[in-house]
Amino acid sequence: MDANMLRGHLDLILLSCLQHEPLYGLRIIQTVQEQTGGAFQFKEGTLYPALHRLEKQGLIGSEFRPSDAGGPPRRYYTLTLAGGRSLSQKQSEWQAFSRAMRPFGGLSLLRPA
Amino acid sequence: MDANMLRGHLDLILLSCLQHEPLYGLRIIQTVQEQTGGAFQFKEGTLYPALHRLEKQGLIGSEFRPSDAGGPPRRYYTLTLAGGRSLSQKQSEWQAFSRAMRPFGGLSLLRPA
DNA sequence: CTGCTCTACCTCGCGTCACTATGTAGACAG
DNA sequence: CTGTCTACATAGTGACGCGAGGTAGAGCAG
Repeated sequence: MDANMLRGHLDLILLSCLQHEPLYGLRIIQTVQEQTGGAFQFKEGTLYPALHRLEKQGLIGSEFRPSDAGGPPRRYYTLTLAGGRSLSQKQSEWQAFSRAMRPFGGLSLLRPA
Repeated sequence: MDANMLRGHLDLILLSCLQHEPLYGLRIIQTVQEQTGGAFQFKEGTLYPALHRLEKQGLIGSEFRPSDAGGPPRRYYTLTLAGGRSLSQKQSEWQAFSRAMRPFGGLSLLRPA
C-alpha cells in the first residue's frame, strides 16, 4: 500500500501512539507496524522529521536517556497537554474526513448509522 | 477541514465521480461538495491539474463540446476501461488504508467485524 | 585495545501534488 | 462595446513523506 496517502495523517498516528506511554523512535515504528498488521511501515526518514516537527510545535516532549535494556541510549517521546488536545482534534478531523470519503470508497451498502 | 489530508486520495474521488456519467470540471466540484455535505470543496487549481494527470494516464477521456444549456463550451470527462479498473484498485487501497487507520482514529469501541 | 556488528538517531535531497493567484475566452445582457 | 458570468487553464509555491547515507555508542570476539 501507500503512495503518499499518509500525507496529513502521520501526525495523528504518532500522537495516538504516545497516548498511553512514552516511546522512542524505532519502537514507534514497530508499534505502528504491529497495530496495522504490517500495512504501515514507515522508515526513519519519515519518522524523525515528523517527531521533530511535533516537538517544535510543543505537542510532544522528549527525554534522551540511557537504555534500561542494553544498547545505545534512546530518546523517549511523551505526549504533552497541548498534544493531547491536538490528538482529540485530529481524531475528529479524521472521522470527518473518513465520513466524507464514504461516497467514493465503495462499500456503499454498509454503515447504516 | 482539510490541510493536505486529501493528498493521494483525490484521484479516487474524481474517478468515482465519473463512474456513472460524464461530467465537466466545475460540475465535478459541485457534485463532490454536495455528496460530502460541504466537507470537500476543491478549487480549480486543484481540479484541473488532477484531471489532466488522469487523462495523461489514460484513466479518463475528454470531449470538448458546446454546452447544451447555454454558456461557454465544456470539457466532459468520461471514465475509460483502464480508469474503471484503476478505480476498483484505488477503492481497495482506500479500504485498506482506512482499516489500518482504525487504531488511531478514536472510536475504538466500534466496528466489530 | 581492535575490529565487527547491532541498535538508534539524524539529515540531505528529491519528487509529488494540492493550493493560491492570475489569466484567457466564449456566451449573453444592457 | 462593455460588463459579467461561466468554464477552463497554468505558473509558482510550499509542505512533507521517502530513499539513501551518515554518526555514535553498546556489546562481543579475538
